[in-house]
Amino acid sequence: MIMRPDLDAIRALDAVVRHGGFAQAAAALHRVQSTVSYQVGKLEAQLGVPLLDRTHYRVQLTPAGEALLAEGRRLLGQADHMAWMAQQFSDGWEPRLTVILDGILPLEASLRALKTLAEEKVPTRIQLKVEYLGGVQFRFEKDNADIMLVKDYVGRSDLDAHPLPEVECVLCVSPRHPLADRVRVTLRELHEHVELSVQDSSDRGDDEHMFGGDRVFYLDGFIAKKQALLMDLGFGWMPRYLVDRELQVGALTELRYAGGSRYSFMPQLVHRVTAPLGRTGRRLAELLVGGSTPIRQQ
Amino acid sequence: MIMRPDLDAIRALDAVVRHGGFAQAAAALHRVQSTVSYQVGKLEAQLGVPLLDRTHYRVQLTPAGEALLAEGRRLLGQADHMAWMAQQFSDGWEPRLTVILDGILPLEASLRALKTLAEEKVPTRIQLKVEYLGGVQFRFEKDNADIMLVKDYVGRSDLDAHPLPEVECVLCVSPRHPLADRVRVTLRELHEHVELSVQDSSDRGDDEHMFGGDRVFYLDGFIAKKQALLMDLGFGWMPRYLVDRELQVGALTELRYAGGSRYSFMPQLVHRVTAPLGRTGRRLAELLVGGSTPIRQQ
DNA sequence: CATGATCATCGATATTATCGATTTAAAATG
DNA sequence: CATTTTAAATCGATAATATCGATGATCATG
Repeated sequence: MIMRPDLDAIRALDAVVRHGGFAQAAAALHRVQSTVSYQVGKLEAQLGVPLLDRTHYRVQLTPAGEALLAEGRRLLGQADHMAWMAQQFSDGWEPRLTVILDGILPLEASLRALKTLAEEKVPTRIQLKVEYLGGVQFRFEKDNADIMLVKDYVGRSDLDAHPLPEVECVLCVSPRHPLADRVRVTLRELHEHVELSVQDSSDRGDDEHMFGGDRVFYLDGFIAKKQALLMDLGFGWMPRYLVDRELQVGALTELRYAGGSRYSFMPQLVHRVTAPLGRTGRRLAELLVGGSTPIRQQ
Repeated sequence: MIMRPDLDAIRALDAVVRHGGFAQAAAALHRVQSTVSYQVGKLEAQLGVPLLDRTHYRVQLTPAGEALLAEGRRLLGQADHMAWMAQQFSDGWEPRLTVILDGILPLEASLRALKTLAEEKVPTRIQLKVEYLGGVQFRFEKDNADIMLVKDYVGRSDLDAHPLPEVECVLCVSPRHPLADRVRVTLRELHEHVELSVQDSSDRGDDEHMFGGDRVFYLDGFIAKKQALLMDLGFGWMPRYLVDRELQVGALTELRYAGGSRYSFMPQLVHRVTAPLGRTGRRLAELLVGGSTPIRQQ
């Protein structure tokens, strides 16, 4: 008996109520009056409820009609939104964008860019995944992701890279640690202590900056690693932006390693040349890289 | 170019994806395969975007198709909800219900009943308005409300009333007030002090329980009146359920008035005989009155 | 390579939407 | 109160479109 309503019929009812009459509605819809009458009648048949009160000269909504028209307008809005999405997609805005982020990079910068995209109402469903070391590229391949933000870029001809703001790393240790007071620490000395490291999320290979001692604790992220450092479990590299405050207030100190206790790297935004970025991807790259280097269009 | 999508076409796409093929979808929709093909093609034309990838043997959703189908399924759900609402309305559930509540009655009981209705997923949009004294009946008439919960029921042939749980009123005063220590307070004595009263929200006439002194402060509700009593602005009647705690801990005391410091009334649930209640109204009455007296059906 | 399955296309037909004219009924008018 | 005006339903004819059944192209499978 009751069946799904027809969008055109809802549109007719909406026009009748909005323009105050069948004739006016017909004019607005570029139809004749009898067509609108037919459409509204059809809607009433579909819903099995009288929507308009015809006992008076000019029709008016029944209570049920009022409630159902409100629902119907929501429906029309949703349908329009669907059409808008389709329009966006054919305008080059991609439906999905998967971004793999190396956990050593500042999350805040990425989140700020994503927030900007949300404010710009891009229709893209964006997925952000955080991985570590080799796990980044591994996940990039496995998920066939669109963009990866990596620490070390393994050059390949089918990938295109753009430099991101430099990140500096500091070899840190708790001030209570025996190594904290030593100057010109040798590699041999380091090997006598526990090294803290973030584990490769793909479980394949280690960081080139590791020291190769016997005792290494692997943590599952830099937040955990920082906690371990603060608890004086050992020494280890940290990105400077994560430990700036701790170094200032003396909760952590820089380990004076003879081989250097600082190094910097240029993170890269990498995407495939073969599957060029859509507008959302390019916009994201623009926000992260800064307008300097243009991102290849399709 | 891009136009509003057709619900039937969305349904076709949904069936194709859900059943994994045009032939299976056709069977599920009781159509032939070519019809489903036509419908999906129509949807793609309406949205201006390829939804299915036909390069492989079995079709699969394009990324845009995936996003748009998700949106489309939401649309179908919304349309079904609209049909469900219509079904409810023709089953006798009214689209709207307006209830006027006398502010002297315990709000909590009404809210609990409304919560139960919400849990029972009635499709009715319920409006609850609180008024005082004559304002209740005034608003009942003016808004053409369905139900009023009143303190004093003015008997009329076109109204039907059902008793609600009794409410007791207590003549209260702050223990710091001069009248607090007096026993067998006379009307003359009362007149020497400020009486606190809730103002009639229709600005027409006073409460029959007022004492008629010269100095009366009118508050805009029993919460305000209670505050005024606690601040020792004067004396006045309060429903007992609102001051039980204060009387117990001694923040307020019962004024020992010679004419009696307590009275009770039976609130009534009143509705029109001419416009009988719908199922939501009857259910609400049932929840408030308790199954004892059956509420007249249409 | 033959066979079966999937899906697009196409002509014929059934269904539905629209139009234009007419009818009915309710204000508005004099 | 009769007449005119306006609003909306009804109806037959026609245009638009959805569906069917048949066919053909493409791909997978043994």
